Amino acid sequence: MKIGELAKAANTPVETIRYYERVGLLHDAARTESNYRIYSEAQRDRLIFIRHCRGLDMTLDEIRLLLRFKDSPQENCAQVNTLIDEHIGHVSVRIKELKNLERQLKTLRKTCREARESGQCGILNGLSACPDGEPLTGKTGHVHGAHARKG
Amino acid sequence: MKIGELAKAANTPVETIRYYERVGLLHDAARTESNYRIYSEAQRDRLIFIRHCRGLDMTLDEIRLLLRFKDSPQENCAQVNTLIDEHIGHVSVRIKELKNLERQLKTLRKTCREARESGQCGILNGLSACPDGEPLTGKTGHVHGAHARKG
DNA sequence: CTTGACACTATAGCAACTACAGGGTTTTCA
DNA sequence: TGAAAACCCTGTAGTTGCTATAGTGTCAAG
Repeated sequence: MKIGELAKAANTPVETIRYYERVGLLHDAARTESNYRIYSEAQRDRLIFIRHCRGLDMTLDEIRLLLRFKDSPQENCAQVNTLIDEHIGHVSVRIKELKNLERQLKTLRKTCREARESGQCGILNGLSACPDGEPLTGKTGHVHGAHARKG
Repeated sequence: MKIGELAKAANTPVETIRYYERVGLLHDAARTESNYRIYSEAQRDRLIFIRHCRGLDMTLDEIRLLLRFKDSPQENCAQVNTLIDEHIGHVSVRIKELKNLERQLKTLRKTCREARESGQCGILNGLSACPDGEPLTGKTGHVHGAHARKG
């Protein structure tokens, strides 16, 4: 199949597929005479695997490691289990951080219940002073802040 | 004060301060004869404000808006309240997404309790098949995925 | 007076894409 | 048949919020 068909089959933008090839997640595709990429079903499955992992917010490096195990099915998968455990840990920590954040934001919001002059706004003043909670540390490894991916 | 002192006072790397100036969050600083940046206490407070907002995971664009209100204290702060409300919304949605993610990962993890051959690994096989949950949508606006900021 | 800590600019890099510009090819359908 | 639409190609630059380097200049201490 051509790249556009693959894009539909794996629900992935064409540019992203080419990007994955460029960074070595997908092997270089075969080409037609006119230089179009041609994919097999195995390659489609590989892309779907990658997209599932991305859906679980793994980094491309983590996925690279998983793919190595997928490519050598006789090897021991202990490292896979470890990777998933660590990833769960990162996500859990991030949830705690965001809950803390949410609490701080709600506290802040209460300081200005209705619109008034900015100079009297409890929110702006609260942000100038020291907030009550701990700041985010970002020590968790690779779990993003509060803002969603573009995807 | 010089940039190094400011960096300590606001607990912010020097490079980040220069970066904030470059992107217009901080006004261009005054300079000594030898071209060193010199900061007032008002500028230090502005930086601290920015860092508090970043600690609450706001984007630089959001902070820019807040700073505009801080700079014109006679204006009505309704938009500030809206911004915070929306931000709280983004964080809440992100928490839900990450909880869903955590659940999916834990389910996945259970499929391979102990190390064995990768070919038989339930995790790798689970990732090849369709996961039970919904994929992440990333529609929430600007709340990041599961990976932490470098901060 | 030299060593070290600090300051400056400019540029490149990170993740994981996304979005062009500026071409070529293939399909469709009138 | 022929033209337009839809697809494909490469290469490069942009996104966010920094971080890190290279190469240079300035200043304070001993």
